[in-house]
Amino acid sequence: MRRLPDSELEIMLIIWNAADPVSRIYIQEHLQSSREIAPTTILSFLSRLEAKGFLKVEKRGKSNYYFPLIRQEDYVKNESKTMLARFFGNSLKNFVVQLSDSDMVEESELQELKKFLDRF
Amino acid sequence: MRRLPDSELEIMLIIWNAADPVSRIYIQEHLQSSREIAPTTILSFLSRLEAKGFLKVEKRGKSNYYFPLIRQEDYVKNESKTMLARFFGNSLKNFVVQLSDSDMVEESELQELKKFLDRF
DNA sequence: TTTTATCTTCTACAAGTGTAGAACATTAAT
DNA sequence: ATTAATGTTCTACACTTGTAGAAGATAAAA
Repeated sequence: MRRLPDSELEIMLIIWNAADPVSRIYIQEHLQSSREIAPTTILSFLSRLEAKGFLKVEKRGKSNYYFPLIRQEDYVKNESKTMLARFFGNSLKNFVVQLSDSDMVEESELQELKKFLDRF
Repeated sequence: MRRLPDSELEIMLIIWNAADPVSRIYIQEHLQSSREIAPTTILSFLSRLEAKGFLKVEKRGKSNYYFPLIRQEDYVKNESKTMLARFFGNSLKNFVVQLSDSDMVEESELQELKKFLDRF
C-alpha cells in the first residue's frame, strides 16, 4: 500500500473519522483550524486521493461526496509495521522501551498498557 | 524536526547503525541488496542530507566520510510521537490494542512486553 | 429565463524527491 | 610525468507534493 503525503493523509483522517461520506466543505471545516487552505487546494488533494484509489467520489447535486475505499485500520497497520521494522527491529518491546527511556510516555500510560496486557 | 523521504532515511539508518563515520562505498554495500543504485545517486542523497543538517561530511584522501549530526533516537522519537498522535490519540495502549487486534504481533511479543512492564 | 452564487475541473507553478550522466578532481599505476 | 582508475560535484530531468487562480458547470434567486 502506498504511503500518503502529509496533506493527503490529513484529509483521509477526517474522512475516516466521519461516519458517512463527506463533502469538501465538511473537510474544510474539520481541518486543523490553524490552516487556511483554498477550496481548490482541497479539491486537488481529493482528486489525487481518488487517483490513488483511496477514495471514491459521488456527485450529489452541485457537490461531491467522498468516501473511503481503504480502511483506516489497514492503512495504519501498514504504517505501524513499517515503523516497527525500520526503527525497532520488529520488536514491539523495543518500541515501548524507547518511549519510556526517552520519557515520552507518562507512568500512567504504562500502567494502563500493563493492565491491558493482563489478558494475555 | 524535518521528516525525511524514504531514500534519505534509508541512508541515515545505515549511517546510524555504523559505529564510525562511513564512506559512500560503505553505504552502497549496505543498501537493501535488492536495490541497484548508481553511485552518483547515493551521493546526491548524501548532499541533500548534508544540506538538511542531518550529516556532516569530511574528506579523507579521495573519499568523503559522513557522520550524523542528528541522533537516531531523536529522529525516531519524533516520528513515534507523530504517529501516536495521528493514529492513536496519543495513547500507547491504543497502539498495542490495534496491533494485537489485527494479529500483527505474536503472543510471545506481548509476553515479552508484559515482562518488561513488570518493572513499573 | 437571465443573473448570481457556489461548487468543481483544468491548468499551472514552485519546491521536493528519485535517479543518473557529464564533467571535474585526485590518487595510484606505468 | 602521463595515464588510468576511481571518487566527487554539477547539471538535468521526470515525477510528486503543496498550493491556488482561471475557467467551466449547475443550482438557486430574481
